[in-house]
Amino acid sequence: MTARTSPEASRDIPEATVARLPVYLRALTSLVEAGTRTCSSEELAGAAGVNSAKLRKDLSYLGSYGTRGVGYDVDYLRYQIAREIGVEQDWPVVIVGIGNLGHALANFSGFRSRGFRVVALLDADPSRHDEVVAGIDVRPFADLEAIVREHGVAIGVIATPAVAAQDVADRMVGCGITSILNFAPTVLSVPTGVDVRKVDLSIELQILAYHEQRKAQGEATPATTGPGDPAHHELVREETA
Amino acid sequence: MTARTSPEASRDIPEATVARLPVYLRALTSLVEAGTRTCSSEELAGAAGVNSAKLRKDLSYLGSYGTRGVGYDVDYLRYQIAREIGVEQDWPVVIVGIGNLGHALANFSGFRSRGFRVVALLDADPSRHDEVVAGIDVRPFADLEAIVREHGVAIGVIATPAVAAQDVADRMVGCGITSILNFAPTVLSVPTGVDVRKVDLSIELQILAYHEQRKAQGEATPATTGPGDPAHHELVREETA
DNA sequence: GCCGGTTTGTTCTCCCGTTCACAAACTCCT
DNA sequence: AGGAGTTTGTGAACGGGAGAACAAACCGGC
Repeated sequence: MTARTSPEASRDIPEATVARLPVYLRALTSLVEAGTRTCSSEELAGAAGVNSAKLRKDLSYLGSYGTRGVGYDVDYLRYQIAREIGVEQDWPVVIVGIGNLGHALANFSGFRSRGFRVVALLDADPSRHDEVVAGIDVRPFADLEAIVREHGVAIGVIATPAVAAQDVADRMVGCGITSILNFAPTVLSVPTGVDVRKVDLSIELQILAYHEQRKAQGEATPATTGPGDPAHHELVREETA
Repeated sequence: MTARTSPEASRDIPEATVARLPVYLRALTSLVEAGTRTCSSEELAGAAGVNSAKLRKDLSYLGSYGTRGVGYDVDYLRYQIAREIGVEQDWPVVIVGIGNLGHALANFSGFRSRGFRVVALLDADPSRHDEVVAGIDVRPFADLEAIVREHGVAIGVIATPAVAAQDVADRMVGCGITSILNFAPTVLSVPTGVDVRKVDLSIELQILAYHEQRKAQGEATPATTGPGDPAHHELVREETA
């Protein structure tokens, strides 16, 4: 409607596009590391696993950073996307729940390299407060508010069992955290203005199971299941928003 | 998507609905454990964090399992959804890559209780082949094909570093695996007919960062809601226009 | 048997996202 | 300089999902 000729059209980015920007960013970072200077929308789309038209439309929401007849300057585009997402600055993050998953998250190297810094690991279990995980010592959950205030934390990660997740979320919101990444298999209820994204292993597996069952049912199709069959190299859709 | 002629009464269920069925299933399981016999669409929608109209429409794709004026029989509906998803049967699953994340996944208790059984843990690193994780001993990656054949595995989980993920996926597909859950931060290329779902921590965090940046930018707007504001469910969209 | 209250299943409309197709814009070669 | 060949950015068509609203169906009381 109104985003016709606005130069810094950073007001109207669709949610579906926002979800793909990190994918483009990763692909561009790979290209930068490989020494590539420029790339076409076709190449970048291939690396990101999307349609080139969709890629171009997504990028058009950020502005006109390409050159017709040439393509995109890889490093420049990478910077623009990173700035748009907000990962040029460092985001302090707290992780609550240092079980198996919490360990894995704390040790995940992709944090620091992608604009995030784990400033604290919290757990309600006092027996864990001796531990040092990934160079960070585990502190009592009660320290949450002090840590959030000290570091200006806006993003919290919940890696607790399901029963504790809502409590943790409430406390986080109470401390001023406004974005939560939830790994616990439960539905969180939060006030408006707080963003929650969930990562749920069981749900993903069950979605796969549904399609798998469907494949098994419609087994009338001729055998394409041979071991040596690297036929098509097309990408499989997986977006579910 | 391949429009397959429906072999039975179960027609094609929209993808968005399929993605929500596991959420309903979990909510119903909770209700069953709480001893609830029946529930209305409003109650179930609340527990699942969705709109009741959307819930009813979703369920209508499965059939008419409710009773007007009464609601749904909790246990009956739970069974029907489980059957539709395909988690009444047990799905054998292999996990490749037993690092921090692989450990967490292997120890995840939600597998067995939700229709999945980890039949093997594989890792390319020989130094890990002594380990026993979650009661399952880690075996060489080369054993993949034998294990897939023996157990009839259709679902594979990739928890390796990004550089190894495409290789692992290729081998999985070569062995006959047709559904892959990918935790590695990379885009997988697979033949048509193979489903890939990805779980990507960095992407989720970056999406949160984007919205967080937006909130910080638009700090000029007067506070519309106080801190104590128990309201919405789930993912909360922000002030678009 | 019938009436009022309740809740489901479904229809209709609107909006978002995807994809096609093409003009605009740029480079390179002659 | 000009034309041929590329590639971007975007208008427009299309399909699918979300939400409101309502008719159909069921229960209980009398």
